[in-house]
Amino acid sequence: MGRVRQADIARVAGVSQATVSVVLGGNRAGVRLSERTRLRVLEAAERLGYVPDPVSSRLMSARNNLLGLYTFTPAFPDIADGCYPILAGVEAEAAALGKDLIMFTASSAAPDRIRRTRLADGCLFLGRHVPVDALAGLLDAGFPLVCIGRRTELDGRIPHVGADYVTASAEVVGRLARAGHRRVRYLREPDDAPSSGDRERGVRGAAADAGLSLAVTRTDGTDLAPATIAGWLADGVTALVVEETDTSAVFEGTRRALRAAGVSVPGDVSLAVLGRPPGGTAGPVVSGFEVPRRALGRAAVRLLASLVEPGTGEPVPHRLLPCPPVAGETIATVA
Amino acid sequence: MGRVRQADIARVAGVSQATVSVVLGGNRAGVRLSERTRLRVLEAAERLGYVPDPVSSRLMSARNNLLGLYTFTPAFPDIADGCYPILAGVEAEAAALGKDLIMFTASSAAPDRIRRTRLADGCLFLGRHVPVDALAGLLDAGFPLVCIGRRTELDGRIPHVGADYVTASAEVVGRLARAGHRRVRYLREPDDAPSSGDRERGVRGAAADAGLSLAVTRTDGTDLAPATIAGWLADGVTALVVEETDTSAVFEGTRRALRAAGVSVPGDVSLAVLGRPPGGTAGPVVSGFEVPRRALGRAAVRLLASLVEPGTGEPVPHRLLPCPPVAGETIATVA
DNA sequence: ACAAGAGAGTAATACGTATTAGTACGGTCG
DNA sequence: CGACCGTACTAATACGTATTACTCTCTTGT
Repeated sequence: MGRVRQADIARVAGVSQATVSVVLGGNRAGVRLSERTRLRVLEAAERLGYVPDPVSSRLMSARNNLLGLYTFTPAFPDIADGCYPILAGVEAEAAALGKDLIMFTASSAAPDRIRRTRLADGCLFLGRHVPVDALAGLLDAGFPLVCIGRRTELDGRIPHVGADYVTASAEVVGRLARAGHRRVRYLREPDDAPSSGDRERGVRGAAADAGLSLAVTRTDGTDLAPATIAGWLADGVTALVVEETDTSAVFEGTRRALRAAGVSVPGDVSLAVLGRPPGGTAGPVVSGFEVPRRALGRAAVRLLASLVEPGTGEPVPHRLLPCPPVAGETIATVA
Repeated sequence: MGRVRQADIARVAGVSQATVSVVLGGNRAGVRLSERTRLRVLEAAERLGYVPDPVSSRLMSARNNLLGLYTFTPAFPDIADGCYPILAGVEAEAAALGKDLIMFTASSAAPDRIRRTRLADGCLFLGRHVPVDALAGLLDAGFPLVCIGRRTELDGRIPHVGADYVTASAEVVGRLARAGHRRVRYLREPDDAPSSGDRERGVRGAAADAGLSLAVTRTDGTDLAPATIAGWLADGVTALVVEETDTSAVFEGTRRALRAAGVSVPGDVSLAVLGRPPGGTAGPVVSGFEVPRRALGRAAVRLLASLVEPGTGEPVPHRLLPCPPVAGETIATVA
């Protein structure tokens, strides 16, 4: 009771397997067939419930309509807010294009698991950090891939779809400057992901343009003492700019420290966030910008599809999406 | 610059492709090989950077460590709270077992797309409703599958992992009875999914046991007029029991109607929900029960894996997980 | 000296489909 | 009547790996 193969259809219809393949495969090679035979084959295929084996067609280096999705962190963390909208976008666009998705679960990250991605026609990669050499290998082999999030590694050879953190971060700092702030503290992730570097570039550029005094602190969020914050305020700092990533570590740490120090926002200090904290239930909306996650997912799928099927749109392998500002209520005007 | 094949290694090492396969494949067949040859092959493979082609291995032996996931509604709806924890559980367990996931996007639901699931070793199905005849076809072909959610169709032949809605719903009604309620209105989804039937069974059973007067309303949530609710209260109803599913339609409709009617909860009427509404931000915690979604996902993957690989645990093709009660604050005691 | 057996490896084949080259048949033209 | 052509199809093969059956060469025992 195994699955139905072309050979079974051939036997029923009284033709050869090759004929079945020609009829069912759309006859790309231009083989001449009588209409009668064609119909007989189609009828038999229908009756037996034939389904092509995607694996063997892929073996012949044909297309599979399978797109890979490789996440370097769990795609479904316990906090739903991070990757979720990205995945939603990926799913929606993949469905629209008639592609299925293979999710490669990297949690059990044997490094060689990444090669399994080749089962698909192409693969998306998702994660703040990415194993560059493995990607280089795939790229060299001509395997279509797209990273979600800007990637500067490998001299920009990595196709990606990212958010324009530089512009968005600069805009946030500009808002602070226009509100009269002169002395700003900037808190960022300790590690050097491209997305963090982009934000820093935007922040520094805008601060320089506006003549702000800017000091930078790298923190993982756990090492922020209330006393430190008090020290900054005593020092004349009137606004904090805080990076926000998937983990929310820095932002959560900052919020905790602010509360512990008894500092009120935006009464005692203004707060701007480079991103969009999850939840939104507790307290006032924090000023910052939206990360267009859903759009990122969709754009990444479209780009990957175009790489898989060359000639269909999207010739540019990089794309940066704008981040709409979130006005929020945590930036106060100072004299 | 094509990829390296076993044949290339064979040429370099001066052996046959078969020998390479034996060395690299772990020699399951017990072919005798000298240590020297083995090392030569390994060295050549290392030097050339060999990577096995997952496609052709799958072509041989139908095991490929791929589990399908077929959702009959988008897996990532705009409201994150529904399927999300289930997917989180699925991903976590799949990763733990070293399996990858194929997500079949059913949104473009041509009915024959379901056959594509056979690309995987087995498949999970997720959704309140399920195309029974298609599943029957897969089952008849001996294809391993597991539904997430209890399925009574096909005389119980469909393997599934579900939540024990009967017991949990009965417990909720029991709580109302112990709080002194005698007259209860029960609002449920209009369609006949097994999960709805289970809840109804639990509710009716508990109501009968406790001697409650129970009336049932089927509604999709949009057709609940405030006047209707007022009528029930005038009629002596002191508690509402409301079904809660992925869409939240009935519960949201009820909440809207209650607010519109100016009815306070639990002051004017007690409210119990058969499930766990999303969010949790607004208002008091509603009394009901938790759906163990994450555990459902994990259990489903384990069961599917055991069906794919017979002999490894989980001999029973059905499993019901308990739903922990949520005390909440919306059940008042009445004289 | 010859059969039996072990050791080392390979040829052949299977998996399911797509493609290429070719065969068989009938008809037409010169 | 044979060369030639068009039609309708099939045989063979390729894709990359895993497995089975087989060959060939030594040892060893009697």
